[in-house]
Amino acid sequence: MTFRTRFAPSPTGFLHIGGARTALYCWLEAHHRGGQFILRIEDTDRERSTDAAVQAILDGMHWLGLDPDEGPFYQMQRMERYREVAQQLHDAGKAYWAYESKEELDAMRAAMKERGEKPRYDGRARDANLPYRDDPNRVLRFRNPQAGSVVFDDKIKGRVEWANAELDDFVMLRSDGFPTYNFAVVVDDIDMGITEVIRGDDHVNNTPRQINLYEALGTPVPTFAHLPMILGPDGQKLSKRHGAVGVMQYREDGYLPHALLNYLVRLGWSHGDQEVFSIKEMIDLFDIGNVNHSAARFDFAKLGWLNQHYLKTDNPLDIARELAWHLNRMGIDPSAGGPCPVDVVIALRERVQTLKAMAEQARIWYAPIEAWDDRAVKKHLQADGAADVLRAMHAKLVALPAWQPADIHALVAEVATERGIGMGKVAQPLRVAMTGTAVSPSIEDTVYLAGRDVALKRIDDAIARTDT
RNA sequence: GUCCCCAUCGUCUAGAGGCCUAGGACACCACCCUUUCACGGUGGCGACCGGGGUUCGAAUCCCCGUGGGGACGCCA
Repeated sequence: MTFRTRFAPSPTGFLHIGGARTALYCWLEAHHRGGQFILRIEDTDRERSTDAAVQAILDGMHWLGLDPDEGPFYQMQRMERYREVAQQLHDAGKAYWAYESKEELDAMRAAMKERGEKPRYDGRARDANLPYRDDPNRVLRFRNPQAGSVVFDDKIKGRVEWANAELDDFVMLRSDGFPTYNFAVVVDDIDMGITEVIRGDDHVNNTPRQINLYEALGTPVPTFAHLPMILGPDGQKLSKRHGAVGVMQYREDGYLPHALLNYLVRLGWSHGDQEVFSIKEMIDLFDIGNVNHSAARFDFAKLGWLNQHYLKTDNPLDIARELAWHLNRMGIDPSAGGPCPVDVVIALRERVQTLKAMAEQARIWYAPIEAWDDRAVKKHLQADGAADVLRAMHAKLVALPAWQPADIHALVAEVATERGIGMGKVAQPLRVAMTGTAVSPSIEDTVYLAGRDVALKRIDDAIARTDT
């Protein structure tokens, strides 16, 4: 039997960071073992599932490069099958009809809680053997074993034991005829040949119920691996305030998919002291058995560091394509004029952590100066000798035969030497002239990227702002 | 309340009884480099939750406590 994992999100929202990591680990484990990764959309909750959410999940996974080998499969298209298996279980005496109303169930649980017990269905219809009846409260319940316990060997947590007495007869088929999660998952995992279930920690307590179902069905039980949760930076459950926004938001915020994947793979898993992993290395080295037992906090600082690492080391051509996407979002079309994005990437990649920040800093070469930093103007433009320096640079730049950074740098050095002043006295006024601020890449790159015409014009504008 | 799980620097983690005076990375601090901001380099700060065992020896094994998380739906 080949090794098969699956990622099974419910389309009730976007693909958030926790889901993305689960998908990544499933994907990695499947490929590491030479098996298949299956995507299944669990859309049986018709109230909350939306087509937009399905699309958001698909988009997010594709952006991350976590494409499935099979699927996506949709549970709503498998209704026949669930009813068939439900019938089979009922006929075998392993499921029964129950008709308690919501109020009755609530009262039952409230009473149990009152007594200090765990609230659950008390099995009052278990032995009644009620026939099928078209009743608004009709549900099919699983006849869970009452004695003994369920033991499973979690690939991450190790041995977990659960007393059957803790479990109740859960609903398999709701009154609307649709299957519940615990039932549909098992039927699907069996039909899809899933050999290893990798999912979030919040599902551990569903596992014993599901194992009992496998046993009632007489099918082999897959292995399980429950991932610890991802917490917000404050140690609290991840919320929208932290990182529980959709992964596509990370794209908009300027993160590279590979950086996010690399960050996620290290959140709960490690391989010695290694911090940076190519996708291939992740596949080669990942082992679900090495995943940590405890929850981890999400840390934007480290994500930013990794993102910059890839900004610096990936092929600038690829980064430039991403930068263009961000520039476009800002209303700038780099193909309509201005410097070559590849040059911009090389000039900026060591000074920003995100593509978004890179695009914002690149704006100065694609659009007019929007705002002047008063402090920078006062300090560098309205300083003694600034006007003279700018005029000299203007004259030399006009006469420069080739427009290259190295030549521009030579001119700056020349002006400084001629006047017996430091490079900073030349570079800073020029920088403010080019950008309106005192911060930018090296002065030669800053001037070069502006292009000769724009550079000369900006020097003229700046001279007008000097004191003289 | 009941059940389940977890516990090493601020954060992510290495550590499978002696290799630990507990290693790495991010963050932070200092210095160096320097035309700004960064990048880079060097150094620094900084942790085994507490208490009992087991053992010649425990961050590593066991028990208790404490703290944190999860679950208890006709949601997944």
